[in-house]
Amino acid sequence: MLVDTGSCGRIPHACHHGRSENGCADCKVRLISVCSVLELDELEELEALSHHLTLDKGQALFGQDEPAGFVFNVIEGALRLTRLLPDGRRHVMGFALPGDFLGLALQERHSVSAEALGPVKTCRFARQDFAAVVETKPHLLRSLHERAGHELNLAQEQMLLLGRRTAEEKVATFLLSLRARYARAGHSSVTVELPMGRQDMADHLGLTIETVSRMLSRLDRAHAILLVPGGVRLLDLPRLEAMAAG
Amino acid sequence: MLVDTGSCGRIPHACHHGRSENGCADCKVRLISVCSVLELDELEELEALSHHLTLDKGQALFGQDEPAGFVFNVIEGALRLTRLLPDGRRHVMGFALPGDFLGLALQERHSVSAEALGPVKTCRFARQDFAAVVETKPHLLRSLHERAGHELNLAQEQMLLLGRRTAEEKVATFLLSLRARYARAGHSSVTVELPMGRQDMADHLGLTIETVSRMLSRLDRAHAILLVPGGVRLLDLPRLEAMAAG
DNA sequence: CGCAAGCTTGATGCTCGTCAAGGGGCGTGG
DNA sequence: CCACGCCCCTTGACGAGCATCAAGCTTGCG
Repeated sequence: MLVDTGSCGRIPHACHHGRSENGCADCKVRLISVCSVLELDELEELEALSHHLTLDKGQALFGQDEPAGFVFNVIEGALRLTRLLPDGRRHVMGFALPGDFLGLALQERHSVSAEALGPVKTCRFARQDFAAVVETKPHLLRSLHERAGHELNLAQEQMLLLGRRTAEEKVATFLLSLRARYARAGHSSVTVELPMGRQDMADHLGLTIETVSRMLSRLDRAHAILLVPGGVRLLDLPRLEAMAAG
Repeated sequence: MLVDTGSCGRIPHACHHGRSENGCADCKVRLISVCSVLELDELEELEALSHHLTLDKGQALFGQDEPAGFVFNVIEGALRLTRLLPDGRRHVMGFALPGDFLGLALQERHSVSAEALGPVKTCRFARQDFAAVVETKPHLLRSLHERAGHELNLAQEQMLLLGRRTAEEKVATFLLSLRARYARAGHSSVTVELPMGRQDMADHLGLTIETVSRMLSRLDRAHAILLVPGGVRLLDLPRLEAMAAG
């Protein structure tokens, strides 16, 4: 299931345990990840513990309730974070994008499962190792805690969304929030890539695939968006924002 | 809005800044609050920064988006944590009970507003003071972080609930989870007090007040629960659990 | 005793879920 | 290169579940 593409020895003296040839210093997501609070020497310390790990579309990074042996920084690609109900109903808690940290809470078990929506690159740490480093670096813990606070905010917004909004509002809000996330990562555009399928959106928004499809079609017919292969172009941001505001 | 009942000087040499006469050492919620990880000397340090604060039913402890001047331990009573949509729709994110900490993320602004559902006693700290103490006590930060992880889990369960469950499942799950929270605080009983009104439950579960009322009536008629003034008696736990499992 | 607030119950309708069928793109194999 | 099949998406018809609208009821309190 897990594919460790670590290639120790491929570039002899720059490589430790399979991590990137150039190291954390020029990691694509360094400035938007938890690592952004670290000094260069701290970065090296962490680098020594890191492995790169890549996944293909559909592969699982970890499963719900599984012991959390590792924690991850997402470098490239997108993952789906899901929870299952005993009867098989599925809910998509969210999507992880580059710069996101999986295992933020450093808990013993993963509360969700994580599956790659396409090719994914991650930076992996043994949880115990990472936790040990955190113990010695309160500012790193502080950074994790701030991110956890941010996650809690997002979770609350999502609850509001799920509990109190109509199908159309849900879809409009989702598109805008995806756009905002890409923007924060430096990818600012009215064309929003949708790495997930309709079923994933539906399971994220508490709708059915048919309803998501219908709402997207409706927004398209109303020229608020334009459906394009693999994504969506947001044509009428004010209107979408008005819908999302509720 | 805020009522500081601090009574400095009432019991001259045991009282600092209006906190409880007997101090943290015999605080009712010490063992279930974040304070449980503190040593006695640390407790005293924190105690010097604390004020007691009581609220009457309906009073607000703080408002959504308000600068978070203070953080709080709930000692007695229950509060409703709400978020508003621009159009006035309301969602109840949750309920705070004794032992809960409000302002866990130590963020600059409160993400929810908190209102007393009945008489409430809290232990209040200036956020800056509290944050300064946290800086010097990594294990306290660690404890806050663990609680944040727990909150995140609860938030995820709530999302699952809101997105994927029927009205009946929502109500059954809510009753059981309240019971579990009281049990953790030492109040184990099949009779569950409901300090919140029907409207609050509805806004928490993404339903209307009428639907909540109907579902409670239905469960009552089915002898799964017994509606009593101010609460509910859970008569048929297995059946409720079967419903909640979904 | 009477009023107000919160709760319950009933009748009706809308939104969204369910069921069903049909397209379109892409990879595989002839 | 085209044909076939598969998967994902879209569209339509219908129905269920819950919201909405509208009364009554209970409880507590002046």
